[in-house]
Amino acid sequence: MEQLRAKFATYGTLSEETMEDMTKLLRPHSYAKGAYFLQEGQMAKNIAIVVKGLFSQYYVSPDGDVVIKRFFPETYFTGSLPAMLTHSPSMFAIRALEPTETLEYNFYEFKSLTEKHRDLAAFYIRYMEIHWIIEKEPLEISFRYDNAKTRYINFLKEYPNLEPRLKQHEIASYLGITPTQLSRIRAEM
Amino acid sequence: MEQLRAKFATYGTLSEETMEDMTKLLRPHSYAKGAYFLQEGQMAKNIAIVVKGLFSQYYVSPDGDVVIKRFFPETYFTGSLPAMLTHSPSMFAIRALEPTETLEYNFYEFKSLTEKHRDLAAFYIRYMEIHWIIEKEPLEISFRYDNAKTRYINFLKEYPNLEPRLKQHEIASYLGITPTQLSRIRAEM
DNA sequence: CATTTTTCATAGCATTTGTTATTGTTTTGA
DNA sequence: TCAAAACAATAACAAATGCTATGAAAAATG
Repeated sequence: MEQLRAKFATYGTLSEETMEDMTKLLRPHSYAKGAYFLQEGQMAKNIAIVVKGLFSQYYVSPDGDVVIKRFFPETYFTGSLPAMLTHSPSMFAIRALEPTETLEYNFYEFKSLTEKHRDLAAFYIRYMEIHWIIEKEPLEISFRYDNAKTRYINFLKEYPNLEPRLKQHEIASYLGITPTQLSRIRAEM
Repeated sequence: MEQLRAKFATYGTLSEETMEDMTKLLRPHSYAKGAYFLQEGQMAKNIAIVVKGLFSQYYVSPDGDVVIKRFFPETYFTGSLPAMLTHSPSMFAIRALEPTETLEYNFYEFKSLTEKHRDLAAFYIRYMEIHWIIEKEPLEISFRYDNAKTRYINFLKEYPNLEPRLKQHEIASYLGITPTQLSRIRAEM
């Protein structure tokens, strides 16, 4: 709970009252390795805060190829914001790569709360600014310009200590290359 | 001005009072072809609404390679949100590809206004949700998974009617390929 | 602990894309 | 209008990456 407060503080200061209302929304959940937090085609409604463990969010192409978009280890927020904002089924699945513990809240209830509490609206704004605007921008260039080796080095920086917890094919899928190519890159480093 | 109201309505309803305060922030500007709206390394402070013309936003690598991140034709908002949010110099330049007319406002003054007007805060939230969360998500997969030809087809859909206004090397730079490769793709289509 | 399954490295070949150069065309600007 | 510059198509070769297969190592499982 102290961890949680610290994490929340990243996005601004919340009043005791707001914090209390927010805390009431939280529900703990557990996921076995391989369990889904969200399946493709499913309507999304929850946001999860990862307390312990690891999720991946990925797309499955019509040919069955898996394309990993992001990893969500401890302290990360996950959920399909695009699906919830458009009220449409999720294009992506979110699944536990390890046994995972979360705290979850209903996104729409959260959004209602932002209308009641201005500090929570500011919190939501700050959350989007940090994770969807500031952090994503470098990737827009990297995928156009950098080769796979450079992107692998970037991955190692972006997710420090995560590499030993992942399979080669998971990292390769995140980088947009084949496991063969990642093996070659590692061999020459 | 009617166009402007219609555009603003995309992001929610603003009260007359808010609209008035907002309109007071707007200043018209003109850019010759090739003129900068924002240079790399410069502190950003304005958002521009493109009334007529076309901007590109791009990164220049240490080797001098130009990587175009986005195009901004009529009715688009442009500006470096990441630079303004982090109060740091812009990594990207924004430059007119055609003679361009804009309406501009100071982002920080706008942000102050969102604290005064709740409907404007909701407007800002909706703007981020649409342009930074919902619209960007498909690209995160496309760059990992699709080949250049598929990305070119996606580009044609994303920016209908823009293709004849752009040079081959500009489109190629947006796609993350060389003009040679784009020429090959076009030849086989 | 033995067996089955998964993972990884590597090889050989195919495909995509990049690099450089050439040529003809189009655009620009004096 | 004319010369210079920019642009586009194309060719030949190089580099990066994908595809398929194979065997060894590691991990999971009974």
